[in-house]
Amino acid sequence: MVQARVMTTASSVRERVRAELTREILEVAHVHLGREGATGLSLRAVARDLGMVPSALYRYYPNRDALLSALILDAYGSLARSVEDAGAAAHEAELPEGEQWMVVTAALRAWAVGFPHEWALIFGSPVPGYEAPQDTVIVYARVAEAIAHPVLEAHRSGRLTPSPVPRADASALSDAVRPVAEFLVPTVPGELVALLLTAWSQLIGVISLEVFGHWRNTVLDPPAFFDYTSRTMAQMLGLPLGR
Amino acid sequence: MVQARVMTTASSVRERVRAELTREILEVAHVHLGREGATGLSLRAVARDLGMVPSALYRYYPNRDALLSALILDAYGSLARSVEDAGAAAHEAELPEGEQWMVVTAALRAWAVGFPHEWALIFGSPVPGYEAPQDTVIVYARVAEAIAHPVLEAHRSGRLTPSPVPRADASALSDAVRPVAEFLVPTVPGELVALLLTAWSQLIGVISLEVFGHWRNTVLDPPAFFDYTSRTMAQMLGLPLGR
DNA sequence: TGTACATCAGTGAACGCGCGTTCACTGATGTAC
DNA sequence: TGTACATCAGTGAACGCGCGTTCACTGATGTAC
Repeated sequence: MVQARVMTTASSVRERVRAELTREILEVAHVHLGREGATGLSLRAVARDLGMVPSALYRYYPNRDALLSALILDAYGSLARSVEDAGAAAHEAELPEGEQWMVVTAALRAWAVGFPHEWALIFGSPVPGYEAPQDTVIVYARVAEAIAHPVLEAHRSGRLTPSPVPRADASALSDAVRPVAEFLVPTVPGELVALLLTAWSQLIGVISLEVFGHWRNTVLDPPAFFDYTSRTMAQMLGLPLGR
Repeated sequence: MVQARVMTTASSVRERVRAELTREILEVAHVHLGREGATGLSLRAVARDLGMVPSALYRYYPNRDALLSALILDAYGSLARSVEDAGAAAHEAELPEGEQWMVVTAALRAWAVGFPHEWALIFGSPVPGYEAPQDTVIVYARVAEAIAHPVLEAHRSGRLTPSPVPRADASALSDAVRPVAEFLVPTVPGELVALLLTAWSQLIGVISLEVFGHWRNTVLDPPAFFDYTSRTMAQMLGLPLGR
């Protein structure tokens, strides 16, 4: 029994060191990503920074793409956590759903501004010849969920008063966004789903334009503008705002 | 006089051949861009495709970055032309401004879907270490102008009936978007400028999400969804729609 | 119309670079008895 | 507690690759008289 424990501990010492270095490699890669972008990520450069010989990295990641995938997955996780935390805090503070929306979208933007290269990895131009790992869809959904949550909650409790929306061909539109509707809950009307997706596109657009440098000489105060945009969306969605 | 003409013609034969090859190089580079993306663009590969030796390209472009810049500038020009043409046609057809908006935004999307890598060049993640040529700002403005035109015209002629917009701190907001306001015309109120920029972000967002592959398993009918989004925007802007 | 010269497009070899990945190895750490 | 063996992290040299860019050159095209 004691011996068994010693064994486990011993083996897990090795494992712990291994996990630590695996993590450290990822962190250095993360820094490199921030400096050079995804295509500039080089195993040799990462190894150099760690004081290791390039081939040593192959004990931890089978190849460059695996490292990049780990990086992407990590970025997704970090984003999801960040948005979920903000959402949970706003929820616990019992803010009106419109204000929860403001908090959660601000968290999305803050993460993007804090980690522009990671944002580019997720929402920027796809890296040619590289296929993102399948696991990302789950984390992606977590982000979307956190953003949508205040809206869905307001809808469920009847506090949503959406402004009149253009009369699109409702059934065709519902068909177009069916996968999302099924994922969310069948009880949410197709039009609200479409509205949510519109808001989602809006968020990604306004954040990407800022992060990718398109506001230079255009929008002098990005946070203020983002706030305005987000509030406009809240109103479009019919979310109850404070004051 | 005749001799002078002969001289000019002769020299312009050479010049014409030169211009033609310069153009042909750009076209091949364009194809490569579509296959490999911006970072994968290689002088050697382009030369290979043209049946030339790599160093020969240096007679036409001083280096790789210059070729990429030409490519980018070309993409901007193509986009601007495409959107402007659509706008002019819609204007001549005397459609209500809301429908002009629909036409012009659809042209923006169509171009993006037709040339996804060029779209990525303009609105995707910035290529690290590469500074876009300054000339692009003018062409960028042409695109923005073409999109904004129906809205500004409707505003000028008093046919714009914007839905009530959240009461942001109006002066702070105006300050935030001042450069755009000054560029457009001083007579357009700051709130409308902000609204326009919001619509612009929305357009870029919804198109980028589609072009970069984020609608997979989410939005089954991107054109229909885009149409819906664009119409929602038209309404938000208060543009008069047909029917 | 014919000749001497200048221009310039394209060639071919070479440079130095950094990359991802492999492989046989050394030596430290952990395991079994 | 001590010894023989197994595991495995990290080394160092080497591979082949494609890249951007340079440079002296050849030979065709255009120019001047």
